[in-house]
Amino acid sequence: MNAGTVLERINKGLETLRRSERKVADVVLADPHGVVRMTLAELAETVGVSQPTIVRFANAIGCDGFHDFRIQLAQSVALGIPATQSVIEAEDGTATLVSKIFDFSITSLDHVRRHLDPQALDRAVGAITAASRVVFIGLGASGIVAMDAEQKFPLLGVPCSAPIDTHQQFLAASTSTPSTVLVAISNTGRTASILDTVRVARDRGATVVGITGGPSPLTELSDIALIVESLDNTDVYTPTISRLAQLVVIDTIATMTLLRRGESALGDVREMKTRLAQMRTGLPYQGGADRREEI
Amino acid sequence: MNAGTVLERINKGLETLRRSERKVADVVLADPHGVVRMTLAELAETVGVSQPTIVRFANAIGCDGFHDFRIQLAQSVALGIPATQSVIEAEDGTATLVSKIFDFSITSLDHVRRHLDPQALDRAVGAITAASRVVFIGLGASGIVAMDAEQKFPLLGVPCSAPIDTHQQFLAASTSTPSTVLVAISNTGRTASILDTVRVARDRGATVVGITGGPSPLTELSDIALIVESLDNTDVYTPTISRLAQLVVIDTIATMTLLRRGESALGDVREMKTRLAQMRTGLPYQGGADRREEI
DNA sequence: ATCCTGATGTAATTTTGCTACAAAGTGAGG
DNA sequence: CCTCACTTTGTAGCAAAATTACATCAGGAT
Repeated sequence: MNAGTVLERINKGLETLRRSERKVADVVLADPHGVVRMTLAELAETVGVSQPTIVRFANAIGCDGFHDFRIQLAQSVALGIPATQSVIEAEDGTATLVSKIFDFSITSLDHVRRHLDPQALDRAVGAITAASRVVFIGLGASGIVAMDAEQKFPLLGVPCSAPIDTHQQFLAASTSTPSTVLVAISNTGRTASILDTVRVARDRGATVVGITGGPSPLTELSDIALIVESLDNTDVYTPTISRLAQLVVIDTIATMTLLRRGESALGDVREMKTRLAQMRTGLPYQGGADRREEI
Repeated sequence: MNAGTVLERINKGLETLRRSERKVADVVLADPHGVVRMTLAELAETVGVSQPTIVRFANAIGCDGFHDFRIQLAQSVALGIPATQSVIEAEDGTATLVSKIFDFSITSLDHVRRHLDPQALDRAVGAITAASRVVFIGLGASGIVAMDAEQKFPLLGVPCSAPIDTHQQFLAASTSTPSTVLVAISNTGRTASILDTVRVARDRGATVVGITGGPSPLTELSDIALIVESLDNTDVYTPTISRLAQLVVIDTIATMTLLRRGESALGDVREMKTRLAQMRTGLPYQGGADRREEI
């Protein structure tokens, strides 16, 4: 009962509440923003129950008094109202829509942050740091994430590739060795071709890191499974949220790898950043002068 | 003084505060998490000032009393402590690191949400809806965003492309017409080749939508400028945050376009989602039977 | 040096949230 | 169908927390 944000907990525990506490829950869910600004007495009046009932409600959903409840609710609201509560509607104005989509994205990231397993992350970083080659594979939205990783990891001194189509992916898996790490990204964890490719890599002794949205065949096939659990997403209008969280997870792995590599890799990254800034604006490569400064 | 989260405002207004109010600010910035749980009296004692001073401090930074301050602070903290406050350090454990990177990402999204111009967004959607062709261009991290958009918009019935390299981009711009929309994505807004490409498209009468991190040459060249202002990012360890916000902005535009297109496009999207689910798991295409159900 | 302005603290007031207890409702067993 | 036990809800009083009014103190200008 103590996991997740208050709003999630209220939703979850609706059935276990007493009748008048439930009335409180309804009001809170109907207008969380408004409730945040209310005082105990005001909320009691709005709901139509007595003040102690509100306090008992707060305790029931795992808060330590009304004070604590209000603060936790404020935090919940700051992250945006959970997706189940705010559905995108055709009548929404632009500002509302922006609000809803950003809220949804933020809530989703927050959710992943709370449910990510640091130990699995540690092992993934360990494997990648030790690898002679890293292959990222994914299709569709996850393919984008793989490409993003491909941009990132070479900077850390990790040779890597992100083959785009299924054949190229299969090929890369077929040529993998025990020192290869295959990072398979698939939100469903059930995409057939990805699973095939993973099996081949396993057979050849490669270490498989699976990034996926929940327990699935891919989880089973992975040596290291990273569950990046995004929120339910049945709505037609709702954008694909999983890739955002996946990207942040990749960011985290990259940063951890960089930290493990220590100062030597750091110098390279700094130099790269400077060079890139020059290149962007079209200045010619300046050679020695800069090198001395950067290394 | 009323924009941004409380922590941002405190940072910003540090100089304008009175001496003892500043002491309050220091304590709050040093341990925002702790302060959230404190009562007025406790905070007063911790800081070493009187209670009214705390109240005056709260008013000074734009809150309506201590109550309001505490709630706003709680919300600020929920989003993660702003990047300037929490720097990634080599000594950080995995859990801390995950926390910091997610916090940073979430804060950044929140920041963009607050600073995004809905009217510019409206105009961008209008242009894209009316376009006969949409071209997304970007390089590096922004290139990933362009590719993401390329995956998304065809579903909405908008013919589009996202040429990868500078030559292909230049070519696409060169063949653009007045009914073409060119969406140029560049966080700096100063990448030379992107600017060149944009100029060509403009000359040919295309509408240019610029997605960029702040006022820049690209902003000037754009018919519609979308400022996606991500937080400062000077640290070596800090991952590239801009693309996350850019992706969400693309999501928003896509969703708005879908809403404008109405029911007909919706049917297509639904059908696509169903088909895709089948294809993923390797089931054969089932033709008519499904069609009847979906259309 | 003294007066004035603005910053800070003290104390009283008001508001707010909590707790002990009483009343009302509910259901099971006689 | 009544009664007793138990659960749920409300009442009232109390403690603590926040706000406000006012007094004092510090620092700068005349």
